[in-house]
Amino acid sequence: MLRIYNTLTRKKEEFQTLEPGKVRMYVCGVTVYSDAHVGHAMSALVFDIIRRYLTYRGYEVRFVMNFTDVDDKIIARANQMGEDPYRLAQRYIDGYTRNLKALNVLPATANPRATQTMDKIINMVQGLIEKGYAYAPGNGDVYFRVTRFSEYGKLSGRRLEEMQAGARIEIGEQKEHPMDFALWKAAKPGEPAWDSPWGKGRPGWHIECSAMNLAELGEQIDIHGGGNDLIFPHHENEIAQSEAYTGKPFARYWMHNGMLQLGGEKMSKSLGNLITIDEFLTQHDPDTMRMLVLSGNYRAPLAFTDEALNSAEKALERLRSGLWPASPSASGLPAEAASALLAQAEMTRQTFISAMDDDFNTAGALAAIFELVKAINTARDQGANDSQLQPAQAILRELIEVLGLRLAEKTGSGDAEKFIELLVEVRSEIRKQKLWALSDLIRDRLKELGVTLEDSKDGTRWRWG
RNA sequence: GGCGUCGUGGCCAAGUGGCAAGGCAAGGGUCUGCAAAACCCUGAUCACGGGUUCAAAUCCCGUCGACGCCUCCA
Repeated sequence: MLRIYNTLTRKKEEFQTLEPGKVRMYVCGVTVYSDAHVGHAMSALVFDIIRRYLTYRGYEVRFVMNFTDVDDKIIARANQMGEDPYRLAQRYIDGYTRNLKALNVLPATANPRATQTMDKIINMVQGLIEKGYAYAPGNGDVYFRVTRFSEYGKLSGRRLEEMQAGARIEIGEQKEHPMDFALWKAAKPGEPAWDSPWGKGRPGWHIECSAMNLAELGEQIDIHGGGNDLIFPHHENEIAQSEAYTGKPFARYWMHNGMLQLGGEKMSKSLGNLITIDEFLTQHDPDTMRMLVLSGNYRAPLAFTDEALNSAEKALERLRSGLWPASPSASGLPAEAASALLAQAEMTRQTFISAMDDDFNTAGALAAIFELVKAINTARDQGANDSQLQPAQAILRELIEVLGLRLAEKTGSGDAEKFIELLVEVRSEIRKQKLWALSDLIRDRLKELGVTLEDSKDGTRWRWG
C-alpha cells in the first residue's frame, strides 16, 4: 500500500487515484529566463523518481510539466539583452530540456506553455469573473477576490487576517483586498500582450498552471508537485482559482520537495548562490546528482557539498561492483547457496517496495539495494559463477532502473581501448617476469590518464575512472 | 512575529513504543609482489529538560537550535 505525505493535510495518506490504475500528475516547471541550476535538477529528479516508481507499481502515469514562458523577469531579461522575449524563452526551454535529458529524467507526457494556453487562460479568467470570484476594476488588470474563496489559505496553513500585515498594494493596482492577486495584467508599452476582454495584457503567474491543468489533465488531478517554496503563494492561489472555477477539489495529493542548499542557504536565482546544471555536468556524472537526491528525503533540505557529492560518487561505484561478472576462475557455488542468493534478491525487492511505498523513502530503498550488492559480492568472492550471479543481478538492475540510475561505466574514446588492452597485455607479460617497478609504472601512468587497473589472480581488469 | 518541516555515530541517513538499517569517511584484518577492488571485524545512552508507560529515538509538554515560506523563486 502506497502512502504519500500530503502537504494539504500534513499527513501521510493512502494513495488512491481518481481513476483506477491511472495517475494524473502535474509538476510546476521553471520560469525560463536563465540557465537552470542544480536546485531545479533536484526537483526534477524527485518527481522523476516518483513518476518512475508509480509506473513500476503498475500505474499509467500522465505526467505534465509546464514552462512559464511569459513573465516580468523574462521580459526584463530580454530587454536587457536586446533579445526577443519569445526567442529568449525558447532558448532556455531548449537548454532545460537538454539538461533533463542528460539527467535521465523521462520526458513529460506534455510540456504546456503559458503562451500556448492563452485562450484557455482567458476563458478561465472570464469564468471566474462571471462566478464572482474575480473582478476587473477597469485598469486592464483582473484580480482574484480572495475573500470570496472561504478556504483560501488551506494549503499553506495561513489565514487571511494574519497575512494582511505584510501585504501591500503596489502603485497602480486597484485591489479590493491586499491579498487579492492578479489573474491578468494590463500590458505596458513594449511588452508582449494578448487581446482579451479587458484589453491587451498577459496572464498572472498562477492562472497559467490552473489553466494548463484543466487543459491537459482535467478538472481534478491526483498529484500536484513542486518545490516547497511554491506552497505560498503559488499553489495556494492555484487551488483558489481551480476550485473556484470548477467547484471541485483540485489536486488530491500535494507533494513538495525540500530545497537544495549551498553554503547553508537555499540555492536560488535571487540569492545568486547557484551552480547551473551545465556546470555540474561538466564536472560530474549525471547519476551523481540523482544519487545525492536518492540518499536524502525528498521533503527535507539537501546540502550540496563536495563531501556529499564525493560520497554519492563512491556509493555509485559500490553499486556498480554488484554488477561485475563472476571471477573467470569461479568454480561455482553449492546449489543451496545459489538459491539463497536469489531468495535474498527477491526479499530485497520486497524491502525496496516497502520503503518506496512509505512516501518514497529512497534512502531506505537504497539501504536494501546495498545489502543485495554485498550479498552478490560475497557470493562472487565465494566462487559463484555467472549463471548463479545473474538472477540476483537482474533484480539489482531492475531496482536500480526504477530509481533512474544508469550506472554507466565511464567511457573514454573508443579508439583508445584497443591500445589500453595492448598495454595491459604487455604488462601481464612484464608481471610474469616479476618486473614490478615497470608494471607499477604502467599502472600509475595509466591511472593519471584516467584508466584504473586492478590485478587479481585471474588477471588484470581495467576500467575508465 | 505567524505558518510549516526538522534535530539519530566524524559526515549523509533509515527506523515512529520492545535489544539503533544502510552509504561515505576512519582504524584493524583476509586476499595481493605491491596497490586497488571485494570480503570480515571495530564504533551512537538518538539536541536538551520534564512527563506517560512494564518498556520511548519513537507518544505528550516545554526549551534551545537549523531550514523553508510569509515578496519573485524548484
